[in-house]
Amino acid sequence: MTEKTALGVSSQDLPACPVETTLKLIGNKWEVLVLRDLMPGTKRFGELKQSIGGVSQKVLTAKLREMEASGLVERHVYAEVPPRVEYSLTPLGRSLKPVLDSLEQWGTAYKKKVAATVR
Amino acid sequence: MTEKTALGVSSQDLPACPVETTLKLIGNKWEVLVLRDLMPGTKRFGELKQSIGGVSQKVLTAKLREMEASGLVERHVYAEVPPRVEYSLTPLGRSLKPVLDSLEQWGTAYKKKVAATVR
DNA sequence: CCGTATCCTGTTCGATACTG
DNA sequence: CAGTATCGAACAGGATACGG
Repeated sequence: MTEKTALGVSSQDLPACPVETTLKLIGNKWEVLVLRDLMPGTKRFGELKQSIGGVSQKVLTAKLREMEASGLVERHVYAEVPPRVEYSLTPLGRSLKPVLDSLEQWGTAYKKKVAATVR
Repeated sequence: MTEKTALGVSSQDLPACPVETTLKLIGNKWEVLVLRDLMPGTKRFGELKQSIGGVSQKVLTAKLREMEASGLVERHVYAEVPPRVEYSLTPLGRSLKPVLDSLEQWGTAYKKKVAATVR
């Protein structure tokens, strides 16, 4: 128990292939977008829902819970009225920045290429 | 219709966010694994099916067709008996190597971390 | 060997309504 | 505001059988 990463995760549960291991944690569209939108910093639930766009409350809640269990996301509840709940990335979550960056870089280059092909 | 990358892809069809654009093309587990296994070079359909593991023929065929339509994969049919069909990455497909690498790197580091936590 | 067609299952997800 | 509960639609994906 060195630090607070993922709770009951054992090596046996993880695929042999590192790529598949990563996909197991962020292989879902919504998870990647949560990561993207929390990378700059803390956000409230409502902000997150809006910035992601097109996600239902139910699904967003479920994904945030999963990512919390994986040790990627931290949830902070403030005992106020009306209630305020803030989400942020853990160090482990922030360590995925290179992955996000590569996705963004490729997407940018691809969009440029498509735009150039059309005209 | 300038060249042979992606056929009817227009800028309007793509999400504003580059990350989402990338996800639109390889946001699926199987697509990423096809990419991983074709990155070293050409493979036959059967080889691919086996090396990916756990994918059904139907789904693999469908994903390969989609990726061909996106301009990521090339399909080469040899008129032999029994038939031989080989798949390989296009330059555009190979350009995704940095993305694959970042996924692999993170997965490797994560597995190491988990292993260290257990003992 | 590679691919298609059909059927059928489980899962994912959105919509809506309701609670602290 | 930030959930939870429930329902039903849509889709992904496996199994099987058949065709070129």
